[in-house]
Amino acid sequence: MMASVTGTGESVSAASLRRLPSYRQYLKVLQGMGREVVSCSHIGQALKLNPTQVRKDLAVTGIVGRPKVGYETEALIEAIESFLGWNNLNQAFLVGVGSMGTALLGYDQFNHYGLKIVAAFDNNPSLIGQKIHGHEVLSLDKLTDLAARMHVLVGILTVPAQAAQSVANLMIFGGIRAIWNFAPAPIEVPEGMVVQTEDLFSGFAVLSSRLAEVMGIRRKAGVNADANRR
Amino acid sequence: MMASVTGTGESVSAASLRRLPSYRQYLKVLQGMGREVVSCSHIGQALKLNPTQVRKDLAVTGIVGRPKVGYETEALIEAIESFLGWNNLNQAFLVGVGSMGTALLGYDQFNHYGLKIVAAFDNNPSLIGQKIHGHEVLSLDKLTDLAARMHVLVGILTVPAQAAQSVANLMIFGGIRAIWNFAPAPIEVPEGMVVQTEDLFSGFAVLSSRLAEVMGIRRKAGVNADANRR
DNA sequence: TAGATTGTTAATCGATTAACAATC
DNA sequence: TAGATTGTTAATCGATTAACAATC
Repeated sequence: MMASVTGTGESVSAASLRRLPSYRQYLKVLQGMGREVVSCSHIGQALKLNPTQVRKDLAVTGIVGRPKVGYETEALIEAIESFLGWNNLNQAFLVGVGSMGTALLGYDQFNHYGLKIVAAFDNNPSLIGQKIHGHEVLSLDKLTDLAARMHVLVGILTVPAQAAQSVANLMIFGGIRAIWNFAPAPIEVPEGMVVQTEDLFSGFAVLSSRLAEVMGIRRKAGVNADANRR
Repeated sequence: MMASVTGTGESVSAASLRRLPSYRQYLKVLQGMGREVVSCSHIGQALKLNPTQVRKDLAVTGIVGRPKVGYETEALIEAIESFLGWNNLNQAFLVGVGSMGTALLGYDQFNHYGLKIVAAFDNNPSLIGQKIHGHEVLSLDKLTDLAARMHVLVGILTVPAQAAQSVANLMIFGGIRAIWNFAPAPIEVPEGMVVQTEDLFSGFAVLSSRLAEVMGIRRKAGVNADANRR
């Protein structure tokens, strides 16, 4: 089979991409246990996924397995990391040193995910100049210039919703190409840029709804105990 | 049309549930601007979603709109919150006062999401007894008993992967019915319990992959560098 | 070898989007 | 009224799962 480059056209589905980190996580556990090869059915069983789905997901990384045997654990981990670009470090700026920003600054495993937070920014004077988890907090108006000079590609946005777009604009002007957005607001960026918006509460909505279901306390709006025709 | 209670059978898709918080968020903004009614096309435009999809999502809450007019902003917000159970407070325990746990303890808006963290737990002696964002940290071995006595229904799991299952078991024994799991590990729970596992890095994997794409540095494993045009 | 597992194509399933009648 | 918008059914799209030949 010919070498295939994942070019502009054939984009991998977000659903597959989102599962790759959990494969990697589990493979690391297996690796720590000294397991040298692993099959899709084994992975699927541990992660409660269909083995065919696992196989297709892994295939996007370009890994080739051996029939009857499976995949080499080591090679598989490397294929995932290489596919995601996690084996070489991207510099990142973080803006907004609130609770979420502080948590991310304190996370010391980012280097295993190809990410190095090289500076933190805020516009709160009482934070500027302070060191948070070893990162000095800089003034927001240094962001654009510094991003451009350091060729920073990744911006982490942990500001309140109202500030999201204006800070994103600063990042864009500074040449940042990908924004990891934790603000609960959609942001506009030019064509060709990457935005990944995380909403903590989207997952919580699923939990809330399922809990209401199992507790049997779910009623639709406006529905009274008896009949609600109209 | 008959009144319909969303009972055990007809479960709403997770995809729809995950979008409800962003509708709510945007509706709050509109409400703050004094807007009294809103149409699906308006919401869809702001959030970049198909209007029919918005309509279907909102329909799960039981809200009824008026043709040619739309939905009452106020009523729509309430319908979403009521559907998700966010209008009455659930008590929650948080276990694992690391960076993520601390961030969540510091988030003061949970009461708008129907959640009140009433206690924090850790097994680190240097943390026990301390106050973190106003929450005293208790010893882990008090969890099960206290959960049962206080009838706590929600557990927030912010511990390392290795500890996830054993702490989850403590929660289960204490009668907790829903676990919001931030540990990068799948956990096993009995039938009828709710688990919502969040993986911060699943979103980051999407970002990483898209960034590698737009930067043109994506190669599949085993593919050599040469024929990588465009 | 026989059987387990891969890689891949086909079938199924579910979610999204389009179409359209009802309606204020 | 005319036209915009809802509610709902039908069509489309994409992701998941099943089937199966190739293979070590």
